[in-house]
Amino acid sequence: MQLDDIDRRILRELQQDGRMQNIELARRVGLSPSPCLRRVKLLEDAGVISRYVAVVDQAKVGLQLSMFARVSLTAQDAETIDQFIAAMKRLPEVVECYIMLGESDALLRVVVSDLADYRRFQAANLTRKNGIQTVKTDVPSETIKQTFALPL
Amino acid sequence: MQLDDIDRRILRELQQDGRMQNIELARRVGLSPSPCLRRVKLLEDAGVISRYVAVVDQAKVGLQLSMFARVSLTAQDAETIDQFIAAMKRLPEVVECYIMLGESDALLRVVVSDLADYRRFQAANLTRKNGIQTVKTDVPSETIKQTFALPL
DNA sequence: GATGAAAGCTTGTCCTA
DNA sequence: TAGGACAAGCTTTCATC
Repeated sequence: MQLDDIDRRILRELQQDGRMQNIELARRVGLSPSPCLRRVKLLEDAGVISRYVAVVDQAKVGLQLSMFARVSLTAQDAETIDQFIAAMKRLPEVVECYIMLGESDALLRVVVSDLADYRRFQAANLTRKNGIQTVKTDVPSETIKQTFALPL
Repeated sequence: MQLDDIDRRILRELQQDGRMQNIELARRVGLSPSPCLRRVKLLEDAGVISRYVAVVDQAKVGLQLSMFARVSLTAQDAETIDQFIAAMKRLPEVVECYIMLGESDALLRVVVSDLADYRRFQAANLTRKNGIQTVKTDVPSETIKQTFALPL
């Protein structure tokens, strides 16, 4: 799908406020409501806009900590990796998971309420049965920025 | 703010679909529309729901790569750190930024279209003038999971 | 927390450039 | 091919119980 300038403006606006009314959005991008809505629907149908979500404040629901886990797997064969991937997808505490080139095999961001909670999570889930050999955990002291808004 | 069970159910639903109609949301959590909307407004006003956003598919807008940059600063004094923080907030390519305990001083996730784009970004922005001494970059080969939905 | 009514938005159809 | 105007059917939202 080829995006033009108006499409990009629509995406920028909806990345800032996903509940913006179509009337307001149309005004901001300089269209009348009907063609504006038509473009939004096209962007949704093409999967450019994959979904709309509410962003919940981590601290306000008692989940103070994000932890980064650098994972080494027990092996690099397809079976081990697939087993690991399936396990990570299943765990709601794992909010980001990447298979990495280089030193570690994977990188996780894990959301927990405190250090005790993380220890419990690690002992229960970051284990051999999920294909994991070792875990090195990096601890952030402060979150400066956290967004899904892409630079368009 | 104290959350009860219905509040948590509301948050779970809206984390999945931030544009769910209030009528549908009310049905799912077992309330009639008015008290449901009242709860949503309270959650918004308290900042538990901080915002609503459209999630854009990185690949579909030509931003194929996320890169992780482990940053060491030139110094750890408040001035250097503040200068660094201000710079990271300003850069739209930096979608996540954490100040770290341990080996590196900060961890970034940077969204770019390709390796050449990243090299350009690094040369222009991850520099001494932003308080940065060295950068070690980790490259993901695959994104398994990426969500802001917290485990509630 | 539920009900009911007013106001406003979404969204489809048709028309025009 | 793409935007604009209009109308029907919703939802939201507020006052009241």
